[in-house]
Amino acid sequence: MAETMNGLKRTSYCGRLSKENIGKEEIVCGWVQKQRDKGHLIFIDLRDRTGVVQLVFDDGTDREVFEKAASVRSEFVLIAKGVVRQREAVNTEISTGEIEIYVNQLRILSKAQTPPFEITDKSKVKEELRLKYRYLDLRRKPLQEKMILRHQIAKVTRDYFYENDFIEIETPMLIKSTPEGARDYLVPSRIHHGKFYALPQSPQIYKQLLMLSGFDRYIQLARCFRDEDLRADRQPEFTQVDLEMSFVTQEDIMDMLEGYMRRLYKEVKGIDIPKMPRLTYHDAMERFGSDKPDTRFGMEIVNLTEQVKDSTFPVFANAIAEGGSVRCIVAKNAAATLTRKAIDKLTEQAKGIGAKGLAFIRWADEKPNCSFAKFMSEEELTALLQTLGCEQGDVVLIVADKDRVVLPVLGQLRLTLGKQLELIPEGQYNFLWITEFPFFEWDEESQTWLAMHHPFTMPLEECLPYIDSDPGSVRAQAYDMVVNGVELLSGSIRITDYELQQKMFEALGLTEEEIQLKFGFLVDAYKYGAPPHGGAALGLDRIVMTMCECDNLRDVVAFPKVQNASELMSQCPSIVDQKSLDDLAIAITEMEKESEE
RNA sequence: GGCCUGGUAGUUCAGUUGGUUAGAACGCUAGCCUGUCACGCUAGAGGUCGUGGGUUCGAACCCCAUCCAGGUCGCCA
Repeated sequence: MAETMNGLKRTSYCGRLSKENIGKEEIVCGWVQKQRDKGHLIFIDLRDRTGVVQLVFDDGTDREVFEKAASVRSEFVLIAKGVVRQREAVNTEISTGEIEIYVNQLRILSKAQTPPFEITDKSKVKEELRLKYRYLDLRRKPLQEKMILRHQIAKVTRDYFYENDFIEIETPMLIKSTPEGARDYLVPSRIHHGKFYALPQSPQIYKQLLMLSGFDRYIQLARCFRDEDLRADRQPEFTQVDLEMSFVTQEDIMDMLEGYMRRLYKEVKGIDIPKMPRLTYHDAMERFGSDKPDTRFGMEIVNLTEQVKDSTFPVFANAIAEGGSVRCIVAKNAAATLTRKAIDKLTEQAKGIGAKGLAFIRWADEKPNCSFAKFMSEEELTALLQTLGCEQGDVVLIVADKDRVVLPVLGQLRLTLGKQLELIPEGQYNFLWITEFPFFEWDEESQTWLAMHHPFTMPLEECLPYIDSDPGSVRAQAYDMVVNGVELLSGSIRITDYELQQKMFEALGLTEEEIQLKFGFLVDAYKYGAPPHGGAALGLDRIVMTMCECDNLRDVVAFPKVQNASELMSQCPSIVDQKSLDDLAIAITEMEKESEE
């Protein structure tokens, strides 16, 4: 039978005791990190979320208390009363290393089974097991630190936006399903059989309506849901710092957001972020092959099209003839790492992303080894290498195809090489803005133009005349903030003009009926007086992730889902009973086929 | 849905060419130990080799299927 804490009240967290408390009587509670029984001397490390403090028991200790201390095992929950005193042997590893508590009262509030894995800071355990016992994993310091960091970020976020006159408003979780974009999570209705709510992918429409209502500045830490396949940086439910502002231009919003990020890094990490440079989408793609470039290292993409325009190498000639380009990246002094075998692997990767192949020049020995040497004279090769500023030891990787293949492929290879060649400095945060995103994106599958951001995004004024004649050239008042190759936020100015909105819908091939069906209430709302407005959404999880320099979203979410979107601890999703299904008028028509063979 | 990686004691891993009773470290249990803090010493318990088939005299190891987990492509306006 466990003891109660009646009559004892905690006076301090374990980790907050220090030399200041010497001589005072204190009461602490927590979990047993470790018990060390020396026979006539027992030490117990007691842990709570603030840290660890050492409890001591010896021959001078009350017999009953001493025996209780001897019976204690890891992860027991204790409350202990005693006098804080200077240690005989100081431990410099922990914050309370100079003191200890000489215990005179001890209660075992809860015993504990031996946990399935050791609860220590550096225990190496398979993630699968950690997730099954997430509540135990969350006792470990690394995870607690991440959760606390997440809390601090949320607090600074609210502080900053509240101070700037933003109002926090909750938008609904049960909303109308729209077939655009990502798949919705559907929620069946008991009252309306056969009808469904959707969980929000973002509060986009509601926050725009709040601007029409005159709230002027809105903020919400909004839970969002997307029923798509998971990735290391993608969970089916996540948190967005969602905001919207009225009577502002793109510059005003970007200033506000940049100020936010600067405040966040200053307050949480003590880091000063310099003014964020800007790059247009076009330039980002040309230079880095990505709309979220990692600018912590160089190795920018070089356009060789002009240089090789007369080449007899069919790969180059064909690409150029079809309106494509020939581009490369140069890996300086990398020939030792990039063996033929390593280059073959890169070629496989390039093919996996859509390239037909990878041409290369590997200058390891005296003479460069060129994969297309027979189509090129020695003089031409020398000239090419000279243009690129190559020296012995360098490797040039070349892709020829349409731009929409060449650029992303080289962008990917650049990232792979950056990691492989260890070019990425640690502890550095390279922020930048990407602007002037294309409004339209050509979709090969449906052979139509789709909205790259969303259909309410305002085009740049100078692009308005080309909406019908040259949709591909239309750029939007949209902006992304990127840090170290991660997209942190995405935002835009919204269309507030009814006529223009109709025109954009038409350009996207939506019929009048479709517009009414999908966005009817929104379109109507804009007829009643809409202030110019825009906003952004920031992935809170990703902010936390980049701040603690971990590469996995699961580590910064308290109870994450695994790759198949289930949760290993609670085993959801799960089958529900027939009664629940009947209430909802839902019949399961297709079950997983039983394995009969 | 495709491709790749992994699954052996509670945990992290090793396991040779298919060949005796599948090992180590940590953890756990018991005993001893008055300054430990990765405590120490002694002894002990602990295995569906993910699961199901197959090949073989013999399978942790080879083959097939399948489950679970991870990464990635598709997907994510």
